[in-house]
Amino acid sequence: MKIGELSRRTDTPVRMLRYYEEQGLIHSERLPNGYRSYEDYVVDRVRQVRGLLEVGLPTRIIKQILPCLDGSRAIYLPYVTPDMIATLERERDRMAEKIECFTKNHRAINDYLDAVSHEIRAS
DNA sequence: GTTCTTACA
DNA sequence: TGTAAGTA
Repeated sequence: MKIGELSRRTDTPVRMLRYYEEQGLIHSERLPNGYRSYEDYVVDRVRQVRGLLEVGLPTRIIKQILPCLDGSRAIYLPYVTPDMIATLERERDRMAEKIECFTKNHRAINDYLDAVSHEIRAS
């Protein structure tokens, strides 16, 4: 598929898709006319990259750990370095903190909504 | 009409 | 990240 379709399917700006490629996060081949051509699996790859980005991981870290998280559950032992493990543990802990924060705010908003709805029924 | 690269805000 | 320019 061409970049326009990948953009629609992943709801990602074309600009960002080219940027991800520049950062080595996704791969593409070229059509005779110079247009980028993507394999179907790239759709899931982009979604995963976006997910990691949303959690706050910088592209350089993503590029570094993507091989470990990519598609198949296979483990790439040859690429496991102490440095990589440390990075993953650090990011995992960061995510845990964010989850706590989200949970807390989710409760707060939920409680507020709950109180408001009761208020409306009472009035 | 779609995509490409480069460059600027 | 968005957008503009000039192409292919």
